[in-house]
Amino acid sequence: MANERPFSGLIGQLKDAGLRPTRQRLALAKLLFERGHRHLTAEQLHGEALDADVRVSLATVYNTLHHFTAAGLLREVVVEPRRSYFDTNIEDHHHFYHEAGGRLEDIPGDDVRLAGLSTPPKGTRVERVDVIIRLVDKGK
Amino acid sequence: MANERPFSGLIGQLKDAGLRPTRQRLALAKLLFERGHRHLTAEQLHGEALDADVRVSLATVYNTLHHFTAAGLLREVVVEPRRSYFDTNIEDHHHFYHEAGGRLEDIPGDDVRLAGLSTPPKGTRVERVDVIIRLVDKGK
DNA sequence: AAATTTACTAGAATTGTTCTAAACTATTAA
DNA sequence: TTAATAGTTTAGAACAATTCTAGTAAATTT
Repeated sequence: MANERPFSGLIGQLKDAGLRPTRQRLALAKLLFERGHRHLTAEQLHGEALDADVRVSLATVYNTLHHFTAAGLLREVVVEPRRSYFDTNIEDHHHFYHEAGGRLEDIPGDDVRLAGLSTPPKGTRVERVDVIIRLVDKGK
Repeated sequence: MANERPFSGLIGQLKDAGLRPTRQRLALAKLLFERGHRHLTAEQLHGEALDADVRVSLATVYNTLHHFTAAGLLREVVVEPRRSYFDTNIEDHHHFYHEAGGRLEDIPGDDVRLAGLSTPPKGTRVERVDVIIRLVDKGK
């Protein structure tokens, strides 16, 4: 299939990021990056790995998600105090959060624009701006 | 002191919110609402209560924070996966988050403005919009 | 292939938060 | 005012998500 990234492509991506391309990392990368943009928790990814007969421990899933995030391959999104979501879309964009169901959804790049970004406090610089639009089901 | 809210004022606020004005709630309300706008975690508030010789359990602090939030007296802000902050400023505003130090800071009301708020997905309505500007210390 | 470095694993530990059931306090009814 | 009731507080147990540990295994370098 032409739209399937060659295996070596993932290996290259990992190496570029300074990460050893181990069996587990490759398998997780496949799940993460070859299915379009996704928002996953560690538990969800672990579940998918097991379903796909990839034997990997939960600890490794956490390690891998953090390594990928540090390497800029993922972005961590915080919407709930308990759980962390990892977003495979690392372009500049914001999120809808469906409170009923705890689901995250990307908002296409330019649909939200910020105006009047006040200058950051002295001695600091803006590292990132997160916009989360919290949604509830419409009554009646 | 003229700028000190009379004790009965707090009682009234709690009653209006449908909350019994118990000793613990009054003490916590005093800590929360009579010191300007604050961003506190449950643990921090519990610590302040103990420091002020208010005997109150951590469970009650959590209960109270949630009741106050449900009653619209507080607003919960999520910036980190583990911890929850409660903001005594319930007006429309957004936040700076100092990643070094885990400190939240209000951005005055109009300093951030959103443009092109894309229409919410079918069947949902916007419950709230959170903007968090993440700051890091400026290098050199 | 041996040595070295880095990664993986199961399970224990930790952390922030929620739950539980019993004791207590505020409110309401009598 | 007292008794009944409804709601609140508490200590400690339970929980869920995450991180740590230290032993084993795999990848890389020599």
